[in-house]
Amino acid sequence: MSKNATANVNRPLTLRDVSEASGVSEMTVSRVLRNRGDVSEATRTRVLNAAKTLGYVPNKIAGALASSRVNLVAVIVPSLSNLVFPDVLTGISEVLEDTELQPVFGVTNYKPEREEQVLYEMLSWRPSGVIIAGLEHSDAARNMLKAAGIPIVEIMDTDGEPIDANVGISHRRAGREMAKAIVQAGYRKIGFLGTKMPLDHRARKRFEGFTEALAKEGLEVADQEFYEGGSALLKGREMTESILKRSPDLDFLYYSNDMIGAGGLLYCLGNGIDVPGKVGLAGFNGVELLDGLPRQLATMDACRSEIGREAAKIIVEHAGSDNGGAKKIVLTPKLQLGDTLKR
Amino acid sequence: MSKNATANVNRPLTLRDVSEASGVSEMTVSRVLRNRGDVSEATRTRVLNAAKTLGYVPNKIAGALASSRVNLVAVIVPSLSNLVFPDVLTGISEVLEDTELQPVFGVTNYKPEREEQVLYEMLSWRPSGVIIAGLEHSDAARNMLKAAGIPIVEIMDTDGEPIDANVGISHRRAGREMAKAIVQAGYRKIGFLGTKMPLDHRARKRFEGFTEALAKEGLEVADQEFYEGGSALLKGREMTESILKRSPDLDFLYYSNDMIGAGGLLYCLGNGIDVPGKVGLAGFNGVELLDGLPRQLATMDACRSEIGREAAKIIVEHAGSDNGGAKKIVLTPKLQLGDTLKR
DNA sequence: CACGTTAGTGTTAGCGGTAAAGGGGACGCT
DNA sequence: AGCGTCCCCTTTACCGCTAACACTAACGTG
Repeated sequence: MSKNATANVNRPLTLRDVSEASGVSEMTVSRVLRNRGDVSEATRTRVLNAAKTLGYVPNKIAGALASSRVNLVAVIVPSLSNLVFPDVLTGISEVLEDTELQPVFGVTNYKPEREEQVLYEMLSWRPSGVIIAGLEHSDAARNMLKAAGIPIVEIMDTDGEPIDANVGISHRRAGREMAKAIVQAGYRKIGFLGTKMPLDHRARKRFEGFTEALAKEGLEVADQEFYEGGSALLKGREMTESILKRSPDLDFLYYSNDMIGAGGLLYCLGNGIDVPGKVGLAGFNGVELLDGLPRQLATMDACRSEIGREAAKIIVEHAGSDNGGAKKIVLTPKLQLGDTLKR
Repeated sequence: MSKNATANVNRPLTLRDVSEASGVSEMTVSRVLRNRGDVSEATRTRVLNAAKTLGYVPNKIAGALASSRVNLVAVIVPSLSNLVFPDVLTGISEVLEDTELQPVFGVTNYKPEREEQVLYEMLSWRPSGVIIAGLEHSDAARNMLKAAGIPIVEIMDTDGEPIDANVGISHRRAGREMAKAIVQAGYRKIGFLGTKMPLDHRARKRFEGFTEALAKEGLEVADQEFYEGGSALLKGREMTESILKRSPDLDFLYYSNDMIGAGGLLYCLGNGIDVPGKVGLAGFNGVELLDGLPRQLATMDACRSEIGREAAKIIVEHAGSDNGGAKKIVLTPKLQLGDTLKR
């Protein structure tokens, strides 16, 4: 077994190896690699060359332990298949890309116990901040977040008491506004189609806001239909068919997301149902996908990437501090009437 | 300022705090929290109680440094908006959920230099394994991966030389098979619609396989159209319109992904074009979304979640080892003729 | 010329855990 | 009694890096 510096493949490289290869102390190598403190140009290039030829990759674990600085931001969302969250994550990445912070994503599948677990796991890496979807968390999760001593930003939803900072929209209000627009357009027999998931608090709040605003007009939801799992587009079709068969006198269908709304739209168009004359339709989210449909579905933009960007900005501003300054940013979703709501 | 154990909010908790609170050594606390070694039931509960009341969260940074064991798996994909990757990530999560390993996701936006950067960042946390999309990487990236001394699984694509393990499908073959099916169905004037992105190597390989198989039949692609950015569904519509206006004699359109294919399908149906009689259509990926369309688009399943699952399994099997055993798993995409390809 | 000052580098002492080895008491066996 | 064996627990020595300080040479300054 040769003792040649490059030959010993098994032992991972450390600062010491670079230090020996370049003839300076480990400390100097550390300084060069972090661009911190004064190092002469000559030493700097020598060290960098040595590091490069050896293929040295710094060990952030040791670095983080020594400096108690971790450049990670924990980002916790319920799902990736929802179309909504990838946009949020993209917004976050965009902002963090220009900083030394790095997002780390975790997925909870809408399960509180899974959220707790993922959160625990992430906090045990002592990140510089947490961005987490929703305001509803288990007691244990809330306590962990409070005790973490880092900026916490709860996103998506602003209807509730945040732990620290908060960026999102009011889903109650979104539901109310959609209801108002629908009633104002003259629709009266209104059906609701949504997800069965009792843990999707935002969908629930939209529904609550929706029924509340209808109630003010002396109306109530005439029929409803829920689904779970599977292709949302297909479910949208199926639910639309079954609700219209059951309640043929409905004149409006409000979908809890654009995907099932799109399915409903395709169903109606395919079956010669006059939209928005006989039946009006609306969804929620403003997903890009809708642009390609034969007719533009009425919807409400959920400000997804803006939420991501604003949340990330808060983390960046407060990194190193023990909280996010309790900043609250309430964005206003824009109603897009599209072609499926009479004007 | 009280010296009360729970009062000092600022100093983060350590094993020492738990040890003092429960009257045993730090080592014993560590053993209890990791479920390792013999600890009496009495001590165990005492320690767990202390930890719980204090709200202690272990510091994995210190733990990882001391044990040189890190339960993270780096997962690097080009994009999250592609619909394909969330499925892969879900497959990975599914398998890792039952283990002590934890996935960490990174996104490269199809940029090699970004990939290099993300990889460097991730490797500096000394993960137990890497799952990375594609076989094409910069030299620096390849070297880092080779030198990392951990299992590496390159996923999605099997047309090339993997660094270590490899799970995916042959996109060349997928392209060829689709071409054969199209020609066999009697189509002769074939158009191709795809992404402009020169760095999407898998789309490129499908195209190459496709033209190659056509060539064997004495055919070539009669016209083509490329896009970039924006809503894929809408782009599919637009491209379809423009290619059919330019080359009205085309009798088949092959789309490089289902989303633009779906746009094309909607365009044809909306404009009374007989599908698959006058024009046949096919996409690629087998996305769930297609189930809800008025007609089932011909496509080829890319085995997305299975790829994720198999890759994760390899990591699990080889965690702790210095490589992934160079295992190669080539999955076979299933052709689904749907309703848009004559039989 | 003695004394700052500064730039560049080295030394020391941890960061918060864990591996490995080291007790010590209770128990059983001869 | 003397001894080995468990079982439980503690002690010690790091893991690879960085903060903080110490040092040195070279230079300016009054």
